[in-house]
Amino acid sequence: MTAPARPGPRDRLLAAARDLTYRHGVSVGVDAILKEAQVARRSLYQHFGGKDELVAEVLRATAAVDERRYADGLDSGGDEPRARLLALFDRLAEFTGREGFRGCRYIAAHSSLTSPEHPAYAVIIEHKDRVLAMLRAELDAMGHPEAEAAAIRLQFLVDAVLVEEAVRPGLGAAGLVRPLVEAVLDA
Amino acid sequence: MTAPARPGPRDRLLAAARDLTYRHGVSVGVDAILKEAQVARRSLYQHFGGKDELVAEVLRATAAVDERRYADGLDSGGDEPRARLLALFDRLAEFTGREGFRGCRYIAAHSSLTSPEHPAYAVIIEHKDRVLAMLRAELDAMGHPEAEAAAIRLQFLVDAVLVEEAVRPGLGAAGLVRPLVEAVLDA
DNA sequence: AAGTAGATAGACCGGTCGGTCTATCACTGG
DNA sequence: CCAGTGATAGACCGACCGGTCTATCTACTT
Repeated sequence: MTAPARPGPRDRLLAAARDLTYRHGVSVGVDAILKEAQVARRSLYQHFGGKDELVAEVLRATAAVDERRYADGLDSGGDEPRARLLALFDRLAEFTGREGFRGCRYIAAHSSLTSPEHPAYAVIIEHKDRVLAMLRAELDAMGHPEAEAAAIRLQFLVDAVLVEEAVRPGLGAAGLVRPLVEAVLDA
Repeated sequence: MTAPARPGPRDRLLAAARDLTYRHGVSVGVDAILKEAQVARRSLYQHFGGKDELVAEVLRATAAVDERRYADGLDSGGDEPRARLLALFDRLAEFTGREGFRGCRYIAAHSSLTSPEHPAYAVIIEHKDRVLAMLRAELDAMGHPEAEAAAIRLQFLVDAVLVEEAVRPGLGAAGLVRPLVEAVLDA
């Protein structure tokens, strides 16, 4: 009957920052994060050096989770690349329909960041590049004649779903793009 | 040889806020806006009551301009609805390629606004609704069998172009979505 | 048991936030 | 000529921003 062994300050900071920056944007104050994490002010600067690095680290962590989610989404479609990509958009429909969905963290962060010097900036771009590469790998595997352009188009559609569903919750964006996904795949 | 008759404080505030909120987001400080507009602090609160209303008013003003731009884009395609919609995306390519393009002001504002109570919130939704209606009108005119869904899909594509071109400048997003636009139109 | 490293609370720093206020100035119409 | 109106500059307000600092406490090491 041991206590749940609450995580250390570093992990609590990451978790709190992950939630708060998603709900309120990366402009949330450090005070709010510290309060939510129940962590001493000093611990933040000890572990991350400052708010900017904490934000970047949060995005690094969520990017890993999200990329795993994409990979799982593909795998849920089986072995055939076309089915795998269609399955990815099916999982996207579930994801955007979940309580608390508030859009794409990375796109929101990108438009909030003032300067490209912010350490989170590169994290965002690299995440998008890796997702693009995942899409491209499937298109290569299915022998798509225009794999690079098609991969970019699929990413457009993924991002469009994330953005529009945030602006108009309940729209069913993922279902609406289905025919467009098929159009890309069958080109 | 009269002086250019510089606009009054209200118009200077709107112009400065329009530029600064686009370049730095709606979170720009009022001090920066006042300095740029060369207007007394008091004038802002006299004319707009506060920053939130100023931001909302800026979006109202730019929405009118942008909707006119969409209408002009359609008109540049002539009379036939299909050609008009394709022309709209051609104009979009020019627009996103312009120096100083920084993405979609409304999507960025939407993700920055903390609460739906912000007066700018409704302005954003109404703007998107009006653009959607413009697209839908063309699809109705061309007798598209699924006009409503197709209009939403076209708006997805418009927004995707605006978002992606902001994240990856020089990508040529508008050109890349062309085949998808045609797929929507020919469905 | 003593020493040490890390976490704690919270005061404190200069700077900026949005917003209010006073006082002065320029222009207008009676 | 003078009153009224609206714009001006800028001091000022409390709140909050990100960040530093001191001091205390806890837990693990040896």
